[in-house]
Amino acid sequence: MPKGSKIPNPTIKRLAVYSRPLEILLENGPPVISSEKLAGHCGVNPAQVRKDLAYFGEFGIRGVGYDVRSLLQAIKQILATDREWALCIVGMGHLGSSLVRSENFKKRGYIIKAAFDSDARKVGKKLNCGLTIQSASGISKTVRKLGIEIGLITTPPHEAQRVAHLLQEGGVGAILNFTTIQIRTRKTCIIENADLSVKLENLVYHLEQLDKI
Amino acid sequence: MPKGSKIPNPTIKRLAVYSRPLEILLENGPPVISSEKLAGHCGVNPAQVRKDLAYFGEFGIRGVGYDVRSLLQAIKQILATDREWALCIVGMGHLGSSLVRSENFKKRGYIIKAAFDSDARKVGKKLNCGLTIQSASGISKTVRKLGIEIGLITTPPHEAQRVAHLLQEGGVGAILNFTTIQIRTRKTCIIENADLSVKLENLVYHLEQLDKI
DNA sequence: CCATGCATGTGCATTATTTCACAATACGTT
DNA sequence: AACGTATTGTGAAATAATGCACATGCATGG
Repeated sequence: MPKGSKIPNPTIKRLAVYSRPLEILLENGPPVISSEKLAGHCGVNPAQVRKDLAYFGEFGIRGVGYDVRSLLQAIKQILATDREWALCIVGMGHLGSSLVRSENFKKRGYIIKAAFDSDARKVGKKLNCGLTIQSASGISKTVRKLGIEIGLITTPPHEAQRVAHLLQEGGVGAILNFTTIQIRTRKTCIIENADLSVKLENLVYHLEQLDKI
Repeated sequence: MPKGSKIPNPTIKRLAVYSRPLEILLENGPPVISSEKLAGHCGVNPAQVRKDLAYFGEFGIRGVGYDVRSLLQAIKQILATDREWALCIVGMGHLGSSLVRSENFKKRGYIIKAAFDSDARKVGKKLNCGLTIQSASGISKTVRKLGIEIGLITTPPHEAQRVAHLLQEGGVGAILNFTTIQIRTRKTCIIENADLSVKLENLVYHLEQLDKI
């Protein structure tokens, strides 16, 4: 009901998580699911599921549950994953190259329209997906021409800030940063970090704690 | 000071983030840094930096700041990144293969000791790093034999739960899950999710919100 | 057509996290 | 040695997020 109120960020992330089992249920499972079952699939509290959804409207039927198909559709519309998005990747190292080839991205409507690298030896190389690696110096112009909305940065850390600047010059509205440094952006550009080492370090800390007991 | 009290999880993640600029400063920069400067590098509030560190002791000098070298050392000790950790990766698709080759992991002491895949055509293939891809059916035994502590899962989603089970059978204490499904683990096994699509969906939602205004 | 059962939607209490604001204290300077 | 400046460490306030518990309301069966 509180349609105008501010939505917590954790809620948005969970919506994406909820959509995963829904996609699977749409194929195999029953057409209706309760908040309790859905919560079970996602490892959260059932009340949390209901509250998260309630931010955006009433999607369930009391005494019954949620219709899988329409709930999934609603979530996709909320998250704006019901349309395609134009991406580019900067930094064609191991990680960048693997992301370019990701079928997963394509399947979800994330279309990688360009791949960049600052290494002259890589520029011009043709990738299996049909793209040709372009020079990082042309980022701004190409991003603008192709209407790229999101940039992924998989360069070495010391190049990340400069690359982010070029992406913003080209007009991207969001950056997914895989490097270990924190990038500063303008207010017009959203940033999300995906530093895998941070996740590992979190695990390692907790492992060590357990060992100490 | 509250050395016994429970540490917030966000604090642990931020400690890892703090360590990044400290590593760089250790090479180039001044030997001392204030909470305000460090916070600036990491995009957080200075009081947050001080409070995070205060959970573990007193590392600064009033009126001066923190000694870069000793603070970094302290954080590494807290996070237990001052020693090596044995990893394995299950799922030698594009992403898994790129992670195996990651110099970044090795540099930070995460040693990949084994690589698995369930595809018979990939089993036996030799990787540049020296490892040979092993059959997923041998996960438990190999994990136990090599003393592997953390497992990375980069399989297709439908294999993830089964693989997680095998890893736990082998005695891993933590799993980093790159797939889109939520894995259930025993209490003796910590799990961390790294579903990249969730991050993209978060960005995409916020982009859409901005456009609507 | 009413009663019963079940699962949603939601106000409120609880818990967690962040930020403020200031006393405590180290250092350089006179 | 005393003063002023800078920056920490931390209690307390503010903000954010989660979880409980129950009234609400739909559907099914008698």
